[in-house]
Amino acid sequence: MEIRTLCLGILALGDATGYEIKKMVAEGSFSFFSEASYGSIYPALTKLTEEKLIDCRAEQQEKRPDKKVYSLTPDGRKVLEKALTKDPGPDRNRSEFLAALLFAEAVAPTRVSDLILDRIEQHDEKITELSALLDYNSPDSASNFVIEYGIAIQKAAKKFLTTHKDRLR
Amino acid sequence: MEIRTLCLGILALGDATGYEIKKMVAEGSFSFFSEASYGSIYPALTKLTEEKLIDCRAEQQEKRPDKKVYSLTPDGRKVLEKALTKDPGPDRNRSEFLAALLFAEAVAPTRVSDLILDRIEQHDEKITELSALLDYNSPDSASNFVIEYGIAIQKAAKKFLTTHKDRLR
DNA sequence: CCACAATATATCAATTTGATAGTAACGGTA
DNA sequence: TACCGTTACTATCAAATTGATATATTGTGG
Repeated sequence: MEIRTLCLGILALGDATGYEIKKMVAEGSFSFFSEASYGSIYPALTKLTEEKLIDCRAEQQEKRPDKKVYSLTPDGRKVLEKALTKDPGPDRNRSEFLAALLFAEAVAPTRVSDLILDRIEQHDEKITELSALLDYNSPDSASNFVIEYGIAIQKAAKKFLTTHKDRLR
Repeated sequence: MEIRTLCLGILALGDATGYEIKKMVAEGSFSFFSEASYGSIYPALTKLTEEKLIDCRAEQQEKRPDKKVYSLTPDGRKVLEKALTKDPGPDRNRSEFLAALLFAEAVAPTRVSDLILDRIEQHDEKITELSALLDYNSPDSASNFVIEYGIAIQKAAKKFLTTHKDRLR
């Protein structure tokens, strides 16, 4: 997904500043399946505003710099709808852990079980973190669906590692 | 994982050309947890060669351009071992599917179940694809471990979607 | 026989990252 | 009270990376 569509989509869920978009992507319910940096978000918002796909209103705040709050325009909504008719591309996963595992077997085999044990712990942390994002007020929302999907994946990964951790000796 | 380390690690598993590295990353057992393009692989190989971390020998071939076969040097091996002592960073996953699901609920709710049904099929394809990569001659290799990990994740994702597909109506 | 895939190297504009900078309030702690 | 780290906000930029494309030859299915 291009940053453009990501911004459009997030704004379809509610108005937001660039900072808030970044936060959702880095810490919120988007964090485990999306990434974007300021260097891509801000230019995207500027360009989308020029194209009238989003609106920008400056909200004054006492003793703080103005907030630039962006919201989707009807045109932007159309463009988003159009983008969503296309098949989503395949997932792109990068795992330093799996690469390290593969390489460690070749050059530092004693490292392998450390790697796996650490990773199992990290899954527990991630599961706790994701569970905290669940919203019990709207149990059947897409947001909860996506978070529970994330939890299911984390649990499956943990289970695989726990079951097979002694295989690589 | 930096491209540099990725190249070093792949060469630790055996000599290879830039083309072969790209192929492993795009189609082989690395395909579901790593990515890299020619534009990053070739410059990385050139730089690593300059730094004497890898060697390059030109293999002549009849009627084809020379193959540049790269191999890890003892120095390169040391650098790789060092890199592997560091904790691997967290996985980075990008899923257009999950983003589309979240956005579709807001702007095109009828699209949601299509998205999920298509995705379930794609998981079946991916499972078949990964299974074909398994090497039955070395059942306990790290390579098979990683592929089976991938299969386990695909199955878990498929199961989640199958179980919960009717929740978002 | 032809179009297309595979083998192989390589480049490049456009995008994206990751780090950093600036500014101000708030919270904890010494 | 002074200091320090964090949160809130916008913004930039060098460096890394992508994705597409070019070039050239052989092998292969229709």
